[in-house]
Amino acid sequence: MLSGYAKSGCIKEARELFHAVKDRNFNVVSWTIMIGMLSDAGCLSEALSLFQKMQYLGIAPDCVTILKVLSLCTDSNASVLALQIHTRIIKSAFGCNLTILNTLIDAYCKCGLTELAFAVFEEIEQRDSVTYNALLSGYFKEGNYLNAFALFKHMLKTCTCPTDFTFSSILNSATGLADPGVGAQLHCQIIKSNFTWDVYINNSLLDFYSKINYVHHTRKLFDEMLAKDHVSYNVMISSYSRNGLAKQALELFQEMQLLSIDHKDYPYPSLLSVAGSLSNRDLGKQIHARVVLLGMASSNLTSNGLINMYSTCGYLSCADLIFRQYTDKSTTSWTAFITGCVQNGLYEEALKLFGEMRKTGLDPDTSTFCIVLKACSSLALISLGEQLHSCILRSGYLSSVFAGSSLVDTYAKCGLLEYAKKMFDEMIEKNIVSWNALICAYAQNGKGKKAIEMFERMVTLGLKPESVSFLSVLNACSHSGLVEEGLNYFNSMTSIYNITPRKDHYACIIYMLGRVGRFDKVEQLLDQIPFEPDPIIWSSILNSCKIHGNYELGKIAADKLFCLEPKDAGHFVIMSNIYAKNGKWDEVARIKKLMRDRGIKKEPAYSWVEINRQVHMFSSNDMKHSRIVEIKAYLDELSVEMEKEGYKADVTSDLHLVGDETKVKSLRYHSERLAIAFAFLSTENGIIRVMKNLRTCDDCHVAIKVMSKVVGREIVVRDSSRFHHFKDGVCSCGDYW
DNA sequence: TTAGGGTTAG
Repeated sequence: MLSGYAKSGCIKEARELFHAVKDRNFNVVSWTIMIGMLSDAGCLSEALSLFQKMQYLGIAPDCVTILKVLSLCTDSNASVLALQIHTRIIKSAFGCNLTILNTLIDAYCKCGLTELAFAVFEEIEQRDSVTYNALLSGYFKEGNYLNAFALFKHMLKTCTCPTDFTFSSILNSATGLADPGVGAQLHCQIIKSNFTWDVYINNSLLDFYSKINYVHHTRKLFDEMLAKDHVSYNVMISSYSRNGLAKQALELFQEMQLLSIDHKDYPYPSLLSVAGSLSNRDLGKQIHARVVLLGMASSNLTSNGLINMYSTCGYLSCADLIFRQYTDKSTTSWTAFITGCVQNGLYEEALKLFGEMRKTGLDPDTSTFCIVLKACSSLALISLGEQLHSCILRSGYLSSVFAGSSLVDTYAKCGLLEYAKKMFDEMIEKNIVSWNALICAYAQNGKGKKAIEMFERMVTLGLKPESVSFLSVLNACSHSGLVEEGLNYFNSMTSIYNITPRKDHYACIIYMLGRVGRFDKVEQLLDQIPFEPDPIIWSSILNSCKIHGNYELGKIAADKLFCLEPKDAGHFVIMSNIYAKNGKWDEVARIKKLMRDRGIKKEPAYSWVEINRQVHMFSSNDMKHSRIVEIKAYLDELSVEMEKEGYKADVTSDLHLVGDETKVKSLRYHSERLAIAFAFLSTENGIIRVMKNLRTCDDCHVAIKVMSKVVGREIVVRDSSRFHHFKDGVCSCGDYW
């Protein structure tokens, strides 16, 4: 009767029958059937306790029972049971049963005990492919890809024939290694072994090409596959999503639906990522509605995808709602929402959330550390960066190429170039992103030649520069006036590396040319750009026109910007500066009126400095700081010394219609000078590091140079575009910025 | 008795 219930899946009736009859009246077959039924129904703990009861009653399990129970050992909680069964196997005749020993290896691997699995492996004299396959899969799951390959070689050496399972497993380890050469060799072996028909193997191969971002190879294989299943489609969609090919991902999803391929919930996180990358909230909402209808909205991955999609589309309140309602938050959920805050510029909020997450007892992973470091570097919080560095070290993530690259970037953005270089040198594994971070660090700190040197070294080492690498090296050339080098790199993007320059590359090269006054070349490039110039490009032109007083071209750029970004005060201010430099005061007044009429207000400038792990924020002509009277008095005193060194306030840079004396005071109390003065008063020695939200003005640049000489301290200022290192009256930018 | 796919981070 019990086997009848088992065949028809009537677990309730089987359970009632089993409890109604006295335990001892059942034989080992009945116990095994009941254990099997419970495990098939997902009642693992009930199945395991039944097995323990069976042992307590002295009923000896047979081969089928052992195999059934071993298959239940799938996590670390069941490892004790696996050990108990192992002991029983050793004492019994099962010690010679290869099927049982193979299953034991598999059970140990699933419990994360690969060392014990290997011990069993070594005890077996006559191993078969399954023995190897089970251990190969274990090594992959624990991320021990090198051990997997050593075992694979051993398998071939001992003439154990690789099967479809073998190739599928070893391909997963190849994906883990992300080594194109290794994958290509395996691909050849698969063709030679006539396994090209196998959908499992092809899906693993597809995943390999997808994860190493060989999109064309992935698509080619996908098209050549004789049989495809839902996994093939999911891998292809995620590949498109990861590589920013939104259109292709959506088309494939439509094809999947037309062909009625069962897609379960797998493609939705990728599709949400696509909607996020397109900033297409309507598409995101459609996907959201779909997952709600399918009852999948509460799944961990889908919820995280939704949080990410809404925050990337700028709807942080929707992301917040989903995040707060979500009860089973994981590290990834927190990371997704923290990422949302950082993407929307809410750095303090992101750091607060990180603190909340720690309080829940969840451990951050490399992704969490990377995004929190980004928040930290955006605020240039040096001491927090150092604390995070030690947290990463303690968590064992310091060897991660992601965490290491983030730390290089953070130290560089906090102005600690030496620390950034040291971090880079100590990284065990370096990839293109690590090199990009280092090149960018030198570029931002005005070390153009060093940035170029690093770029060349990277190329010599065989790394192929990517779009971001060129952006960094072009920035370096631009900040250091290395025009010919910059042009060469720009041209090499298409001629050597087959990389199409993006708008930001054009903006960079245009600024570089404009900065040295090569407006003929700027206008020539403007005609060549294969797209409509965007505000970044026009504002690059406007900035260089300001430096050279080119008001004809400046006016064209400004008119474009007034239409494209009518609310951005920065453009109006720069244009009025250009008019002021050319003595066109009527135009200055016209712009001021335009700003008034349109209700445009200049973004308030503020600077901050960290003293004793506390951040002190200053606005221009600050009135709020508790020591502001003392700070201003100090600057008044200092100005006497500064004037002796030749400093004279440039009153023409202040466009307010007030007297010169008021202008001098207004310049003297600019936010960065208040922050520097506060640092002088609060510390006796050491480098002063000040951050500013906007670009520092010409007069402050002159003043801070003189300050560094008069006070005899080194001052580092990070403004919105780069670093200035002031020492002994000189700035590292060589007044070229 | 052994195998696969999705989100977030630089």
